Amino acid sequence: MTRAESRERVLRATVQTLASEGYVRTTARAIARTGGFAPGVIYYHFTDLDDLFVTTARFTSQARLERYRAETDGVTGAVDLVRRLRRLHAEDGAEGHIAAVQELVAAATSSARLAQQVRVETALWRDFAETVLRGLLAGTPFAALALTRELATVAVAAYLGTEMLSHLDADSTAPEALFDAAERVAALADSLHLF
Amino acid sequence: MTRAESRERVLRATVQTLASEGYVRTTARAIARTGGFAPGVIYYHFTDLDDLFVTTARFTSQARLERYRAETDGVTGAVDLVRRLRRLHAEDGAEGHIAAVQELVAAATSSARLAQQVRVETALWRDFAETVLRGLLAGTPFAALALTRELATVAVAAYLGTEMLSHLDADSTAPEALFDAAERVAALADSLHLF
Amino acid sequence: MTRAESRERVLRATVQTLASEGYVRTTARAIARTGGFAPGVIYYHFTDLDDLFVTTARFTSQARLERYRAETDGVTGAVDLVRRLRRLHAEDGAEGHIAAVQELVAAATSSARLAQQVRVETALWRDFAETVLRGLLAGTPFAALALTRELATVAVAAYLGTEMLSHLDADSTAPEALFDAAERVAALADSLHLF
Amino acid sequence: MTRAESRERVLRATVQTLASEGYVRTTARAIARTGGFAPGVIYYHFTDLDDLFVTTARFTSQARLERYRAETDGVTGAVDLVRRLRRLHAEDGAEGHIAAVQELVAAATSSARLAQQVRVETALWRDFAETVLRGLLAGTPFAALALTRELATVAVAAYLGTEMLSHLDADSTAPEALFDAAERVAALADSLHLF
DNA sequence: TATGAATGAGTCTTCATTCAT
DNA sequence: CATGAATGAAGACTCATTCAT
Repeated sequence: MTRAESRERVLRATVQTLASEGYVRTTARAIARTGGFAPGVIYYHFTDLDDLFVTTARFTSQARLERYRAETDGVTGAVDLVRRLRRLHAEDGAEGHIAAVQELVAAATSSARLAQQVRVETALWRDFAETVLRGLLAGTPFAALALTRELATVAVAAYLGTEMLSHLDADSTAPEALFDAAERVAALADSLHLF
Repeated sequence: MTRAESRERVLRATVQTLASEGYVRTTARAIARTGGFAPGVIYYHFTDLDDLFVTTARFTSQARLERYRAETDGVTGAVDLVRRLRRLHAEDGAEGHIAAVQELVAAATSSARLAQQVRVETALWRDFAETVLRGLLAGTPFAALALTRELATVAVAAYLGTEMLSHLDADSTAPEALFDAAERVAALADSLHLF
Repeated sequence: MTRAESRERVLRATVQTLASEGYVRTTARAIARTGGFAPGVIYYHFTDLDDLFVTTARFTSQARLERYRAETDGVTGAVDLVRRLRRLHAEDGAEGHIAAVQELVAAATSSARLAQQVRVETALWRDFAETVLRGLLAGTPFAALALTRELATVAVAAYLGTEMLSHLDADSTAPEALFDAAERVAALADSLHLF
Repeated sequence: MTRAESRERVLRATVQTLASEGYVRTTARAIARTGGFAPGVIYYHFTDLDDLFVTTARFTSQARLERYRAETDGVTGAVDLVRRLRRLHAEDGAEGHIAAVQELVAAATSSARLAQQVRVETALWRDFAETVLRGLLAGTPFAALALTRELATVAVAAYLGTEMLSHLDADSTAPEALFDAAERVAALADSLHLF
């Protein structure tokens, strides 16, 4: 197995373990168990767990961000946007992406380097959210309020917060209900030509 | 020192340590150091750390919830609400309440008992948010949309998510900017007699 | 067991392990096995192994230095000195003092803090050796050569080097032979009234 | 690269690493890094690290011994000897020979095979020292004391001990001062026709 | 001959928890 | 009620060594 392949195998196992076990239980051994390799492999490719988490944050965040950008390209309205986000969210859930990211954000409290990386990634997501919102609000009275930046910040926070809370319930139907509600609001907005 | 006093001293030290150190570094020794007592004291009042965290979640959540209920009683409008919340949020920050709660919510991934308690507390906060929102929306066209429950859920998630993200930046001016923006939106809503 | 007693127990076990196993094999577990306590005890009393080794260096070096000072007080001549040193050396051997010190000096290559402490201790021993030599040479033609400092340096080096080499032979008769030879030289010097 | 060349490349890298890093940090990877080859190469030429160290001890010791023999051939007096030794010592320092040897001697505590090899080498050096001393003392009253063997033993011990101690001070001027002092003593001895 | 990915044993260290006082 | 010494389990990490290429 080539170096790059092996590295990515470790990263994937880390994302999976973060999502299923939570940060505290994502030990070197747990990651190795998930990925089916010896714990030593981690240290062959990364200097320490901190390094691994930092790299994982960048890896998973940027891969998803690209996908989100591609999928939200050419959105035609609010309902369309909500539907695309619902699909993306389902993808995230299957692979544990947001769950992993949320764990890393929470974990940033205990590692300065991780905090720095998370800051960088968070800024990128806020910028992405801002771009999407700006496109949606363009030409409506809301554009004049100049709140896109704050709305984007809250949107990212709410996305992560929802993930955090929905993990508490084994049957995480919460996001589904929220998407349903969002779709109803979006339908209303579209029909009123608000956006 | 009476038994109840001593117990509460431990709980206070736990909240403080969670807020300043984060869950991972909130060890028995760290709590004892914060509170100025021997680690053994913890085990005199609580069966184990898990028990302590569960009790802390209930203790701090309910104390704050009472305060939030008292302070939002008799709200007259959107701007009034935002101003009261800003004050409450400042109190939280000073004593580390939301920071501690957010750490416990994040930590719930690794403890079933803690998760159960956090579920209970979260439900209470969502109910509180729902009540406040219902009062605000009563008699407006929004009431018909029947979205208060979902709005309340997102509000709680956003509150925790914002706390989580604002911890990344040493200078956490983020919440301030958000309250400013919220006040502007609230002023608009009030002037339009939307609510 | 009181704190001070327990600390000293660990220090004694460390000296013994260094002497019998050598620095490389003086692991936390090995020390604990020697002393009959759990490895955790070490970390209860010392911040890490480096701290333990630094403290051991000071502890054992200074205890012996006091003993050497006391025993060489009032030396009457070269033969007398050699005989007292032979006794002291026998004591050292029984408790492993020089062996331990020699291991720590050798180990100083891998720890800056230990190196610093060893420098301090070595200087004290060189000063001690210088004092003894000065007393012995006072009033003889050798005093004029002003070489006591260099002689003292070489004496300390030879003492440690001999220990290092004598450890190679299970039956370390070497030091005995050297003391015998030294005594013959001393007798000659005394009889010639050289000193 | 021929087999013998490759082998010697590993040996040279080992000497260099021992001298600059100390025994504890002379790991397979460190040696490979120093020599610019893959760690696996070591195991192609040597059965294990112990084998490598044993071979290194013989390799470096004997190479130097030959050089010492050649350079001290035809010594004319004490001052002459000291000057030649000073030159040889400078050579040692440049290539790290005694430093490496001293590390191996110290490390012999933890390996029976290495101890055996070091015993052999030490005996050769003692014999060499004895020969030199015998030549110097021949025809003087000291010859009658029959102490050359013990003097040789102490000389070797002092040589290694000095190396060990001089490593403690970054600016190792100590050996220089000692050679200066030795030269003064030698000059006196030569002038008195002692030797 | 050489490489470099992988492994597993062993090391240091932390920490929840117990218990004698 | 409280203390603080002690323990043992578990985690991070290092490194000699192997092996497929």
